[in-house]
Amino acid sequence: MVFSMTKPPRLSKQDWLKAGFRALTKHGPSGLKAEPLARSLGTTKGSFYWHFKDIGQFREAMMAHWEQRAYTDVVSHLEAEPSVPKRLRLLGQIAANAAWPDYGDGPIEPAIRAWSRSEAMAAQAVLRVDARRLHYLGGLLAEIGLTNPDFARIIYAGLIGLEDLSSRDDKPVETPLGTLIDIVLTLE
Amino acid sequence: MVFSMTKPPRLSKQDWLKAGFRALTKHGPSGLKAEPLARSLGTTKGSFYWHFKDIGQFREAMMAHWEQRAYTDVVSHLEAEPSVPKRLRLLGQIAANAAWPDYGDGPIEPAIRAWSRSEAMAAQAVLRVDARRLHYLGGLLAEIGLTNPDFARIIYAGLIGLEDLSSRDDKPVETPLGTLIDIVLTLE
DNA sequence: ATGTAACCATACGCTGGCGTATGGAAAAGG
DNA sequence: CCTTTTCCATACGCCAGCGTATGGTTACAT
Repeated sequence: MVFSMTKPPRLSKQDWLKAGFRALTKHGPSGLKAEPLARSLGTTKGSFYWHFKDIGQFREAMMAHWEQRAYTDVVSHLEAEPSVPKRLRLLGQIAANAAWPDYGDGPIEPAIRAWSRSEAMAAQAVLRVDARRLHYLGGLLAEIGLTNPDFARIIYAGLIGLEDLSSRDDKPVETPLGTLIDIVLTLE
Repeated sequence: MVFSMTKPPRLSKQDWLKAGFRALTKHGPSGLKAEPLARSLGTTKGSFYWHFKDIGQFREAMMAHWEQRAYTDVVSHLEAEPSVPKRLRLLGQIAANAAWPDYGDGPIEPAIRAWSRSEAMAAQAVLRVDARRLHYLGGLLAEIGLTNPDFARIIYAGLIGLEDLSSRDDKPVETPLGTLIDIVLTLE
């Protein structure tokens, strides 16, 4: 007697990617395997290998998907706000709640960064994203007269570390991140 | 014709742990396997399974080794310095150069933290170490009148993030970390 | 309704790592 | 020296995941 759990008869590429991110946050990179993923979706690897050539291509698709959203998705949300200080704080808010809706239970960035330590291709993607974000942040700070190049790095590093800590002890990212941004802003 | 690479005839538990940390930083958690480690040491897994019951115990030994040094080793270096601000800056120095001598090429903390995302036992160890470090740091800041509990978290998160970034783009940890500490210290 | 393309299940051989068992070499001690 | 302990090599059976092949379903268009 089979359980009648809503079983979508057919799966899309997106469904597989979503399952990939969920597995990544839950089990780490070692969760990115065809058969376990198939089981988590209630199907078999026959489906997987129809949508993707092999595991490598699947992982590349995941990273490509993340890399695209990681920068554009966030920055586009800020275009509306003209005031730079307010924009910085808004950036903090967005980054703090960066858990992609229903792409997993927890935040994915720490999982991605962890993954990138065991796979060169993921490392390169993270490197590119970091560079773009740092460049953007640096420009933002320069607009309000903060030219010390360390500042962008400090804020971004703070975000990374706070996300890491939060994902472990469940304390919020937003509060200390807001404090940090305020501290830097009061440097004039 | 075999290469005459200095081949220590017999290996100690420590040798295996060192190889473990090297593999962890180089390949990630997936490098922590008996046979590949044996190959990297020019021996066979017969040796591995003599020193360790199984892979799980080996990994636990690695984490135990790290957990012990991670806190005690660092804090004991500070006992000499009585001035709290100086001690903070010294802490920054030590943490920045936290690459353990010859336990691997790069810094191990990011690798450990990444590892801890795929293994519950490692996650708990990191959680304990973070708690102790944060507590220590909080006490240090309290001594100079900085009671905002966010500050310790900000500094520690900054360190974590800076180590992560550094391990990717090879820029130093120390400079921005020093700046961050100075900024917090000037808050009175 | 029927044909075509999209999608999935199953079975197969293969590889890599696991842990055990057993015998042998190499130090250490007497 | 000879024994005992320590350490390592090899061979074995096992299992999980890989990628392929092949046939079966389901959707969709005509």
